[in-house]
Amino acid sequence: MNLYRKFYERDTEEVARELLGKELIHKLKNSIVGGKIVETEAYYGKDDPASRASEKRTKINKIMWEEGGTALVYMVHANWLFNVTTEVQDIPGAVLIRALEPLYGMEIMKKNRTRKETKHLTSGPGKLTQALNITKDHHGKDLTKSDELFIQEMEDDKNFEIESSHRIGVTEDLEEKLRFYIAGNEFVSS
DNA sequence: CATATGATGGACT
DNA sequence: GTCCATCATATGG
Repeated sequence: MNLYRKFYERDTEEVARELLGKELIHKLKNSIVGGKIVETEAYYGKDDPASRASEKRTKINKIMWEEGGTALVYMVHANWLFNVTTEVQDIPGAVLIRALEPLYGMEIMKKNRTRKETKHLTSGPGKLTQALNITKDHHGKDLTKSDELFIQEMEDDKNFEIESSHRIGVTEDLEEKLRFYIAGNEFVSS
């Protein structure tokens, strides 16, 4: 069951924390790939210099101002990065999915990736899009309605500690720690 | 059209 | 740990 619109239409940090432990699923023609979200980062709007919504709207980032629950996919350093928009209409925000614990379609993910070791399949923002075959084709998709690409609750555990740190790779970060990850999980990126 | 610039990954020491 | 290839965008001429 996809997460509801209201799940995404909240404070971006809260959504980033609560996305941990959910599963991201991509259905392909005859199979399913996906895994458990173990690392996220929150990005706000104009008061967040690291955010793509801190300046003007562009073709790509404009959906950050629209309703929450939409896929935002863009290219950085020759990698597609997958985000979900947050907050209600007119308030910009998005959560970057930085790492997954691979669960479904291991063989397919290995085919998609340059590095085949399980540990490196989905342990980074550009790695997981490669493994799940997420590209700009998915940009703008409504994750609350799609039956092809979506995020859902997991059966099992909420038994994990959340740790936080500063965001990775940004040139100008805020005081607040806006990167969240599951403590001790081996697929959290370094 | 030309160029600069990354929410990075991978190979290597 | 270090180094650098990568390519879709954005932006300016």
